[in-house]
Amino acid sequence: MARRAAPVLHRDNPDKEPLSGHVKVTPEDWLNVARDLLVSEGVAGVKVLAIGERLGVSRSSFYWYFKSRKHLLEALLDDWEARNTAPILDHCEMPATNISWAVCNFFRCFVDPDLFDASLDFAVREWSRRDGKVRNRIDAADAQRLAAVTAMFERHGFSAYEAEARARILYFMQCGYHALEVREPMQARTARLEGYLLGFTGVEPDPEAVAAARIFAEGKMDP
Amino acid sequence: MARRAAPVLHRDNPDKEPLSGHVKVTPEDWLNVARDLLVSEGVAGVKVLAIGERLGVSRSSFYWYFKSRKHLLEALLDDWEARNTAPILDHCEMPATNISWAVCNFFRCFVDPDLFDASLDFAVREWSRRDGKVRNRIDAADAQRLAAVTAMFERHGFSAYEAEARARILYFMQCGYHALEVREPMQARTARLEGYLLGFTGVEPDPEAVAAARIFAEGKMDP
DNA sequence: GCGACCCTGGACAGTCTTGTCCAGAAAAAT
DNA sequence: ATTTTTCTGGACAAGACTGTCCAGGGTCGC
Repeated sequence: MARRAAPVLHRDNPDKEPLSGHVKVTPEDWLNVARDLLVSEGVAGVKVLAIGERLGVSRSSFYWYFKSRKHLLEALLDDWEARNTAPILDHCEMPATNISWAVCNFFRCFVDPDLFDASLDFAVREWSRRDGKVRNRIDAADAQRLAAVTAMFERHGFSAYEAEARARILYFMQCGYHALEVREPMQARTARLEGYLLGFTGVEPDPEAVAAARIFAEGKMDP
Repeated sequence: MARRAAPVLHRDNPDKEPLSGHVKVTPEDWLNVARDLLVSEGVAGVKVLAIGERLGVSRSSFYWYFKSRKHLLEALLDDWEARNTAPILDHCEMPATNISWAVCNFFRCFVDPDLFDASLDFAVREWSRRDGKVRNRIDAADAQRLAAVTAMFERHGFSAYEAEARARILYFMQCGYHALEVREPMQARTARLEGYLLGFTGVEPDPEAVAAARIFAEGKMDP
């Protein structure tokens, strides 16, 4: 199935009344609602009837577009894979004057929801705990992302061993933090990013980068 | 409901054949199997029929001990609360000659499965994502544990602000790491603990503590 | 031995889910 | 305007799960 650049095209049909008696839904509509449900209720919440109700159509419409619920779940997985890994790889490869800035670039992915959909990522991660195939895809994604972070540290002069150790901590710590869905006050988030820089860049952090980190942490995205 | 010290008393009845035609099960049996299922399959997997099958008895036995499935889930929550918070508090309060050792003590909880059942903790955490009441209890537990870690840093001379920042990173990082269920090689785990010590104790780590950390990380528990 | 209480098995109703089938409406092609 | 293609609604079957009910078997105190 051809993978587009994931245009989020929720039905722009706010009035519940069908346009002309016949409601048209596309496979993307089913997929979008399915994704919402995956995030908010887990894979068990992705039910054909529930999606249909939210779209305002009957279940049989679903079976016109998808062979079965299983096929929908596979499409959902493809969709996730296309969305969430590329931004991390991109940001790890961005030019940075020193390791402090590089860590800031990495961190940026996790602050800006447009770059990385953390809710989606952890909905899939949760799903993977009950499904071996999903688990394999998560593992592959983690390996790919981790390799990018490791390469980032290596480009800034760390040995292969140290780069991997630091990459593991940085990446999994960030993911884990998101996974917990901690309600974190802004001040705490700033302190946390400073902690990353102090603890894991391995050198005295660049003061300018620390200043930028504060700005990132506060959600302002273009310093 | 009186809370015992949670003696794990799985039915020691390996042969499936009932002892004398009449199988005896206790409420603890139902609870133990329910806990197993919560961990391995999530709250959706905690089904009366499934537990009964594993115990080798019919569902109606369940309704003798528990008013409903809902009541079982509440008992499960009480059980988790009694099990998993105390060890962390205890280990944070253990005497330590310096902050490096204190961090090691904390870390020890997460390495020894008898001290802290990480699988259970994150099964409950996952459950909390779909249930506001559970979420409140998780939040309360996190706050309690975090306060203990913060106090630990404060006892070793950190200011209130710094102690809290470091405690947040240390505790949530460790929890988050577990939450991801990363398959981590032993070498990586050792490197990670060293990273904690280097990054978050805030002082040049005690070499003896680092050595002890390696031992902890390798699962040997009594240096 | 005997009665009282503890506990179990199986049947039943009710709800929710997936997946199939088919008549027929709406839109597109001719 | 008519035919063809595309899509939808509702009915149906089958399976999983919860909760209720009740007859009756086991076990323990006396």
